[in-house]
This record gives sequence, structure tokens and C-alpha cells, in this order.
Amino acid sequence: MLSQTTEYALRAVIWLAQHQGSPQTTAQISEATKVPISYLAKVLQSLRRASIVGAVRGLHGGFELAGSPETISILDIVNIVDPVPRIRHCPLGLQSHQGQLCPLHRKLDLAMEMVENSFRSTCLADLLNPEEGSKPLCETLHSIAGARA
Amino acid sequence: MLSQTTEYALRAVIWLAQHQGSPQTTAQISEATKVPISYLAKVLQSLRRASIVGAVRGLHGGFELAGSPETISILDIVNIVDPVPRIRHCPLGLQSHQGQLCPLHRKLDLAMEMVENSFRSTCLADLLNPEEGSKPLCETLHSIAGARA
DNA sequence: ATAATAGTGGACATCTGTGTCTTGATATCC
DNA sequence: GGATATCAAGACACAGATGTCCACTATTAT
Repeated sequence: MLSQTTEYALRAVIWLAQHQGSPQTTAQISEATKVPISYLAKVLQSLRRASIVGAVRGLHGGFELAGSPETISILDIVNIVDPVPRIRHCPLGLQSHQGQLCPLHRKLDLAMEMVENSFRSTCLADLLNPEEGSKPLCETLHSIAGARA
Repeated sequence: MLSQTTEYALRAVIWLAQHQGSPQTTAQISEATKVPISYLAKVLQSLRRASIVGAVRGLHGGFELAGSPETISILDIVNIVDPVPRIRHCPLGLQSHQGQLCPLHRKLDLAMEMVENSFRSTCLADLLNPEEGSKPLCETLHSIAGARA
């Protein structure tokens, strides 16, 4: 349903959101988020081309969030690596009922729409460790963040 | 998000729901639903093993719905061919916060839960051509059904 | 019985998502 | 300038989803 790549991309940007100000190397992000480093490099390239993250080359370089966690939504990330597959035309491909989906595809698309809306309404800031809230982050993201702070 | 196989399985069972009483051959279902016949045969086998459909062998054989369209939900079908991937444990696999998801995965799982609930609450009968309603089926399913009736 | 119809099962082929590796480009430090 | 650190890009490898094919079994009609 959600691709592995989507998981990876979201973990990476959340890590970056937690470490704004200092560029994070691919190796650092990989260690913290448990994403295979070679593959993470590719995912980060996609995010850079989409201007979600910025890259700083050379010593002390790395990646950093291009915008603010308040203005980047989950959907922004998802749309880059693996967009939600909305159903716009009859998948059987016939001509009649153009723009008019059958009950099955209407229902399926409605489910996709719900997912899309859910993703659109959640920004990265909503996913950071809320000090007031009672919900902890995943151990890795939390403890490593704490250990290095 | 939804696999091709899921699409195929749903098209097939809806066709069967529209043709209760007379077994439909793989060839008939394939033609009507535009699913590659060889692959459809495999999908139908999965559905048969799960007792969603019944198979009648030999001349005048085919497949027929095992239950009634009112009692079979979309989720029943989806669960057989490609279940909705709920997130039950932290995908990063660390021990602490067991049973406690981080905000990211809580959010993602919530989206999956919405999809699952939507599928659970819709039965095949809801997807058949509602004579009272204004929403037509996809052309193929509709017109071929009419042409053969 | 024989032939025709139709599902069953497994091997095989193809394509895409996932993941690795190597080489090169760019920036910093000394 | 040379050494080091780091991103950039593309070739290659692997696995699973998708799709095809064929030999086999079961049932029915004549």
C-alpha cells in the first residue's frame, strides 16, 4: 500500500526536521533511520531535485530541510517518491461514462482520496516529538537525537 | 497503493455477483473484465482456496460466487490477494516503546485503518448496478451484462 | 468409450521496486 | 596544491509482482 521508498523518504525528512541548522550526512541519516545507505542516497537525490531538501557538498556538508516543518506536508513527500494512485478514468479503458466511474472504482478512489487528504493535512511539525504530548517517537529517532544533542 | 491483482479480483467477483446462478468460465470473465485470462485463472484459484468463489469443472462449468453479495465485503477480497498493510510495531525494529508507535507511523497506520474500515463497510451488493441510483457501472461490465442477458 | 469443455498446478518469462557499487564532481582543511 | 570529506550519477544485481504457457485432471455430451 505504502512503498518502502515512501517510508524511507519520510523517515529521512523527519530526521532532517529534527536537526535543522546543521547539515546531516547520508551516513548519519542512514544510521539513525535504519535506511540502507546506498539506497538512501538515491532517495535523497529525488527529494533534492524536488527542492524538499538542499544538499551541501564537501567537508561538513550533508542535507538539510529546504523549507520549514510547518509548511511541508506528508503529501509533499509522498507525491515525489510514490504518489497516491487516484482513479480518474475507468480502468477498463472504455469510452462511455467518461468522467463517470462505476461504483467499484468510485469507492476505491474515495478511499484513496481519504488517504490523500489525511496526508495533506499533516505537516512534518506534527510528527516531531511533541514535548507536551505523551506520544514518544520511535526509539531510534528519539534516543539518537538525544544522545547527539 | 492498491495492487493490480486486487483490481482484477474485485472486477471478477463483481462480475460473478452480477451473474449468480450460472457458472462463468474464465474466458467469459476475462473478456468482460479485461483481465488477462492466464493471470485471471491464478487469481480465481486464490479466491477459490479462500472459499470466496466455487469452481465447477467440466463442460458448462466455471466459477460462481460462494456466498451472497450482501455478506461478502471488499475487505474480504482484498485480504486474500493483497491485505492492507497495517503498522503494528515500530518499523525501525527497536525494542523500546513496544506497542507504542511514533507520530509518523501512528499517522500512517491511521490512514491504513481508514482504508480498511471503508473496505469492510462495503459489500459486493453495494457495488452492483443500483437500478434506483443514477450511477452507472463501467461500460464493459454494464453493456456486456446487458447484451448477454 | 470418445471427444470436447473447463478448471488445476507448476514451470517459465518479464517488468518494476529495491538495493549495491564504482567513478566522478565539488567543497573544505592544512 | 594535496588530502579528505561529501554529494552526484549511472551501471549493475536481486526479488517480488505480474503475466504466459503447457501438461494434467475432472466433467459432460453424444
